[in-house]
Amino acid sequence: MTLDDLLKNRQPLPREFYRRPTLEVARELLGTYLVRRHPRGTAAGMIVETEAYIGQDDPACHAARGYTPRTAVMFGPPGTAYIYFIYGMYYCLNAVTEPEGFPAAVLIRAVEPLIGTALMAERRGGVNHQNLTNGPGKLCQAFGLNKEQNGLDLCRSDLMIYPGEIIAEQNICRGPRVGIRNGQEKPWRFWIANSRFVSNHRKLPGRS
DNA sequence: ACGCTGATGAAG
DNA sequence: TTCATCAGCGTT
Repeated sequence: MTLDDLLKNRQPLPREFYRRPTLEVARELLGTYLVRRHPRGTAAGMIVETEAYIGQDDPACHAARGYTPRTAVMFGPPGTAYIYFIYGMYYCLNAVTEPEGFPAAVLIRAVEPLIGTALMAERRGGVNHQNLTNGPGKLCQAFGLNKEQNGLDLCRSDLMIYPGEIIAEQNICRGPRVGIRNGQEKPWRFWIANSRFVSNHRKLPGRS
């Protein structure tokens, strides 16, 4: 399987795709292809898990407390990559959504590795195929993403998302977001049923 | 269950 | 300037 076979001459998802309600974008990103072109090789995978973070009324959204240097890109144009550093060690990749000025994004939580898996494994320290990209920190490591890619245009850059598989509604699961303290009641996490590459998640510390 | 790790932003 | 917090991961 080559990248050309995968993409079938399709164009990247256009900016209008992202300039919509975030829950719709999070749902419809399932099955699409994340592609990173890099001198060392191309990496690509199918998105199998996402989460929505929506505006200043969402307590789990980084932009809940307004415009700061970190959250600036969330206020910018839709279709922009928002990549942030977390827990002192990892990066997470988001796609900015909604019209410019409204801070929201979709967190890409997991992909199914398809192209460039040897390079992914090298970047990940030789872990099993199963564990290459089944988590937001893991997939950034596998794709070689860090703060230098923050702000890239997902519609026209070396990091883009392409139309892919159409996932039937019956094969989409929905539930609470992972790893947050506030906003747990909102079922804003989406994933593909039966995918072996959805992230492992655990309960929050400090509760029984 | 716990330690690693450092940016972030709020408080003072 | 200090401090608690954190959209995660690997090991125990």
